[in-house]
Amino acid sequence: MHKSSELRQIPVLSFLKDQDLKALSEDITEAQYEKGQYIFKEGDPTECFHVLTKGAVKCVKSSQGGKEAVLKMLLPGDLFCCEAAVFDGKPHPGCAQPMGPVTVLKIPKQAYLKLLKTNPAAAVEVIKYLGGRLNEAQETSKTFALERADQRIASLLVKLAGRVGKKTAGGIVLDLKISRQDFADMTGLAVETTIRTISKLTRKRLIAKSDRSLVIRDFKGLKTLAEAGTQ
Amino acid sequence: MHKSSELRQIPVLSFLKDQDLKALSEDITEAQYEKGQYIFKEGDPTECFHVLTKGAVKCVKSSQGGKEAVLKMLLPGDLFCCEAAVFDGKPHPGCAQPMGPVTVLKIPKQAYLKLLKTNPAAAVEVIKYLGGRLNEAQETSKTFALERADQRIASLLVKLAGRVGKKTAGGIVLDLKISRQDFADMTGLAVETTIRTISKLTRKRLIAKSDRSLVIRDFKGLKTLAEAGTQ
DNA sequence: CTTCAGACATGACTTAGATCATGTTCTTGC
DNA sequence: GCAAGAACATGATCTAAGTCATGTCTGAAG
Repeated sequence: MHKSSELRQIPVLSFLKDQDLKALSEDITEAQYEKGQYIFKEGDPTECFHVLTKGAVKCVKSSQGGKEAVLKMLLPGDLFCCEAAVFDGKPHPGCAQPMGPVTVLKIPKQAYLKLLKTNPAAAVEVIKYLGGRLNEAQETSKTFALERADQRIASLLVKLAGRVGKKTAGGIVLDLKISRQDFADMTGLAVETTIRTISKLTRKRLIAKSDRSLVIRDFKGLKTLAEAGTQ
Repeated sequence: MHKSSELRQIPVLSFLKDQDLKALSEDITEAQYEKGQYIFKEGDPTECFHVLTKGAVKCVKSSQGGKEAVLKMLLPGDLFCCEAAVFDGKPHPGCAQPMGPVTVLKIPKQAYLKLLKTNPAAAVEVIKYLGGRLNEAQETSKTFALERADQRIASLLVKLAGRVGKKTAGGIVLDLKISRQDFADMTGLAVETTIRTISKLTRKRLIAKSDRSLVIRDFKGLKTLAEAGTQ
């Protein structure tokens, strides 16, 4: 159902041998979701690996108070639900919510695991991927533990710029529709604080709003703020 | 220099074939460190994997302000410095500091990587380990993003109880010498807040100090506090 | 035993950010 | 074009936790 050549583009599948990829493609199904739905919820059994091909997805954990923490925002090419859970048979530790219309590939757990076991190079690739995710997660922890509101927002913007930013004459364009609430959940701040902080950064000419997207006008300044936290 | 039988006890080495373990043992060296030293610092090149066999080590990231965030406390059996860095040839993303006298095994990166490439079962084991670490890191992020001081301390105590707690008549004994400063760095709080919070928990009879170690007197109560955050 | 430094403790004050309250501005369907 | 509900915005409090200041306890070194 999927062309091998398409699957080949996906980072976590790119290292597979042709024959393996072809065999795997038989088992892969595609699914669409809309904002408001859940791809999976906290506590659901882990049946497959997901690869995001279109749109954006947030991995969320929530507390009793109804507050949410966005652990990670996933973009096309990202593998998700590949944590310990999948390998241990434990349920999902958080939920995955589309941030708009999304397309995901579902790879049955068993088929993928079998491939890893017969393909050490693939396994090493997954190790690298997980290592990267772990580093990111630790970086996030550090941010939450040590940084102030404006630094958190600045850090997030810098991170997003690196992932999806498109350089233009006017600055780095972040063509994402992330609500202020999502920004808040990603930084562990209240919405109001998030809004105020973004306004402040706009007033300082570090960022701007253009059309529907956000533009980073002074990347260096933003990065300095994120790192040093002066002023 | 090391008996295979000893190495066999170490989780991340336990899955290796006899012959591989024996070959690897030739390359493994043991090292001792004291409090105040660094096993490695942020930015150092990643030359080997480390396995902690005795003592406790903290993985730390610090900000310009001199503040530290303890990303993870390592206990005997833990593999550390196994993040993306090692596989990518990137430098260490944080430093490793002994919390007292410690013993670590140093496994040269190349030798271990070679084993992983020829031993898929081993690689899958590392994937599981990393997955577990990733889950922990995300749990930590959530805690930092959403929980109050007393909940953070309670969460940490619950986590430590699961890792090193020894059940006795008087409660669960945590036989660790962690300073209040370390507690603070692990929870992202100020030392004073940490001290006050621990005092409060003691006054509430949830925990107590016995001899030199900390005892959890009411594990259920502590867990409730950590999770629900009522009162 | 004494001294001295570091860890622990507690009070007083300050502040960043949460919370509450009240607009305003998009945006989507009719 | 208009109505209605989001999402965005901003001001006015309130409070948890940070900061500063000071003091006690502990434990290792002479």
